[in-house]
Amino acid sequence: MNARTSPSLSKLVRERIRGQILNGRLKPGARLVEDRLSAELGVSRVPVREALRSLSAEGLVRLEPHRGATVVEVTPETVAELVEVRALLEGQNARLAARRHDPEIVRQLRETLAHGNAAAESGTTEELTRLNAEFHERLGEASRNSVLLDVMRGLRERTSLAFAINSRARAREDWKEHAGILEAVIAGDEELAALLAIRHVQNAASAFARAHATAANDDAA
Amino acid sequence: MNARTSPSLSKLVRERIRGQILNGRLKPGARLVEDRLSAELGVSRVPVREALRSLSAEGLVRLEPHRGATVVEVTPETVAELVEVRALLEGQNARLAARRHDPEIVRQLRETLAHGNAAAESGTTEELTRLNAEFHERLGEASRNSVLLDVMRGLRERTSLAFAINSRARAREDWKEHAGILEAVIAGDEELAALLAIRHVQNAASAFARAHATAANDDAA
DNA sequence: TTCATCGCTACTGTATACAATATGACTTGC
DNA sequence: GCAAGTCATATTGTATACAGTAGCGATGAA
Repeated sequence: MNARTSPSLSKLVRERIRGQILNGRLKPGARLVEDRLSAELGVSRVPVREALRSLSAEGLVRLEPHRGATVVEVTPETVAELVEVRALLEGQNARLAARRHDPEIVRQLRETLAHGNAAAESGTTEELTRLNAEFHERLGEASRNSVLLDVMRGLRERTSLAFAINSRARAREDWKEHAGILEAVIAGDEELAALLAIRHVQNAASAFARAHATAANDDAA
Repeated sequence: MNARTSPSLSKLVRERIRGQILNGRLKPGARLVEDRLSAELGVSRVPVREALRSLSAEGLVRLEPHRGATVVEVTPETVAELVEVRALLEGQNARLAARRHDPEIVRQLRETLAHGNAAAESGTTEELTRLNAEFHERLGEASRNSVLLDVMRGLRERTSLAFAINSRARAREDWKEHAGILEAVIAGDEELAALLAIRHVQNAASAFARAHATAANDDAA
């Protein structure tokens, strides 16, 4: 048991499991048995249960009555739906960000962009994932709409669950597109920012679809 | 087996509390003490805790560490943010609904519309609330995007938390606007449907803002 | 009076224990 | 050999018990 229990075990457990899901250690479809997790993390089942409930509400975990929790499996249909909504929201967010272009947030975005560009060349997958999340998080803050930010974060996590596989391959493209969006935001060009943000989401989805198709073919071969 | 799913106390408790929040019996800012709720509902604290966690994830309840749960207080700023996002999504949803205009769903919408028109004249507040939710729910299904539907439902519940007060006063307007949206959807007029849906959300918000201002003036007087 | 400190109370956070349910193996009759 | 019924086991759902923390009022000194 941890001595420093300030940040509430439930929260710690939730972050731990979320991390394992997002970085792929827990694969889609994997069963999340409460006993196993609680033993593994050295806590009782109660915090684990609450963590799983939370993650279920976020859409990362599927909860079936009396059957337990599994990591969600994102079907191509769901991906399409997620992308449709995400594109819309990211577009509007970029539009609002361009309208406000808060200097402090722009500064932070530039910083993240620099790190991201570096990582795209020689960073680990984990780093890329973290920086990608950071860029989108800060971009989300730029619109000054916390509701929008929260919704986008949720959708982003669920899509990244599907896209994580090819985050490495698309890294350079990703950060080129990030740069373009930021540039439009700084220039205050609302429509361009929106368009680029929408395209960014759609491009990531297309890349995923292609990778998926290739993988399917490989399986068939 | 799925038809006869055991009610699961957590779920029942959650619906119960959600209902009490949405119909105003539990007012914003009210403390939700686990012991009291569990005694009141005749269950132990565990299901109550899980229900509160769920509601917190939905944004109806605020959860502070070691201090417990309270019904969220929706500030005017948050309302503005909610409306901004909701308008965007309802607009896109209406656009997609107009594109598809599924006959079966259109039939159901017509049915709800008829009930709503009747209730606007001589229905109870509770009825109006239920039918309003039903109309928006079915409209949400019309776009055939379950992600969009889920997100909109969440936002709708949170706004209705604020708007419930004047749902009675605006009933006729509401259902006139509903009729307009449905007409555009049936006609397959995507842009009109989107525009009317956006306006619908914004009008409800304006009415709320006016009522709020009046109430504030009354308080001052 | 006013302020700081102490201790009490109410409540949440966590653990353990028990009940209920689904799933898969095993038996049994044909 | 096969299908249907039953039983065992694994796992979730719920209850109770205990630990820890925040908030508040009482107490006492300046």
